[in-house]
Amino acid sequence: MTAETKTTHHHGNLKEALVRAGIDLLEEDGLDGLTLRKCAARAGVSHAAPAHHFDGLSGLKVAIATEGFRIFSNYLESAAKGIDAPIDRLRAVCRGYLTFGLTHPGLLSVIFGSGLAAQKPDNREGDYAYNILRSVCAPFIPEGQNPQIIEIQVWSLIHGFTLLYLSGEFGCPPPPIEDGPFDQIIALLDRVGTLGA
Amino acid sequence: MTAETKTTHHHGNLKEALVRAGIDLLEEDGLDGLTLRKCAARAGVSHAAPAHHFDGLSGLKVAIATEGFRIFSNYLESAAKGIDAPIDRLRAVCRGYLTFGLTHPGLLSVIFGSGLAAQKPDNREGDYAYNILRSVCAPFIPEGQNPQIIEIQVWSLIHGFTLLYLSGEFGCPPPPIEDGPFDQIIALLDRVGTLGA
DNA sequence: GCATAAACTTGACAGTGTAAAGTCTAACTT
DNA sequence: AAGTTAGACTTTACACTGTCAAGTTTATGC
Repeated sequence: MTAETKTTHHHGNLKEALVRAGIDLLEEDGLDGLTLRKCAARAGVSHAAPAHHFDGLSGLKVAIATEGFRIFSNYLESAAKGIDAPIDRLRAVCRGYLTFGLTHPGLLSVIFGSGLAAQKPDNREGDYAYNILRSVCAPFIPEGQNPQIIEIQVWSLIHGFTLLYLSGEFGCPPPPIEDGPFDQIIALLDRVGTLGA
Repeated sequence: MTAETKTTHHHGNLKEALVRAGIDLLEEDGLDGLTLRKCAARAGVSHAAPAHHFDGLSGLKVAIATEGFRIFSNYLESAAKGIDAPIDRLRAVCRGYLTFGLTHPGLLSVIFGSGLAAQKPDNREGDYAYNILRSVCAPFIPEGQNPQIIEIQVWSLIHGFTLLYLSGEFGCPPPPIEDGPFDQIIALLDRVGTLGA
């Protein structure tokens, strides 16, 4: 019916519908609200239908994480768009990381919390997101040193900050991003930029 | 029977036994293995007994997190013991943070992943652990600035690194701590020490 | 047109959290 | 000392979960 690819038999493309339903449930009710049976019901199929497309619940989570990485990459890319100065690009991408986490906390936990790195070694969508981070880190790599050094530092910093902020450990609610403690890691981010000096 | 406090009626002190069983289950089978009914069975009581001591599963997790923070604090304290130079203390505590995460991944996820900060605002055990981090950060606070700045930076850095390392995102298995990428965040940790200069 | 394979349904089972009611034990009251 | 009361625990039950084993329908291939 639609202009989309409708090749399979009954439903159309149930696989995509289930992933979409799963993401919606994740955003509505959090990680506990993500259920195989609820995804099936929302897609209009019986409760056992997902088994023909995913390897159980963990398989669905891997598929959701794959799609989640695309959304994640969008946040990182659009945050850096139109910004030229390397240090400003680094700041912007990190801010995009945080914004994604605050906007899609359920997706974030599925992306990094489902052992996806172990279950899906060839994770192109994840690599794509990582390469965005890598590209904004590249200008700050000290000459002749391992590029991973900077990437791991920046990634750890913004990842930890996002998760701690999200879990309320910093004692302030998520809403105020602008004046929040995010500005306080900018200083360290700037230091990352001087590591090669 | 034992020298422990046995004041309550039937079991002795079921509350502690349930928390202990929960921690054991967590270490054996991970977060998915932590179940009210399994905790009850391991403590030798019926499956509905925990309801009289905790507010459901989330209540048990809060209790486990409270005990987990004590264990966590032990790692941080014993890591800093006998080390005098401020920068070495900072390094050692961060290494203790990582070691705890690698040794007790289930506890780590319960501590920071059960919304404990929201459910238990007066978290003394958590504050105690935070104060250890705070004390090793203190020597590096720039004059006249908000102490939180350094703490948030260091905490974000080591927290993010631990979680990413644990989930295999860095592409190397957890076992080798010594020569792993941990040494690569030491450089940034050292930069934290020069922020005031 | 028919065999075959895939998509999906139906039914069942073990395991989960949780609530309501009942039983027992210890402590408290008079 | 006997009876009352409150708490600890059990039993029973229910809704919900993931998962398996069969069926049933539908589209594809020959």
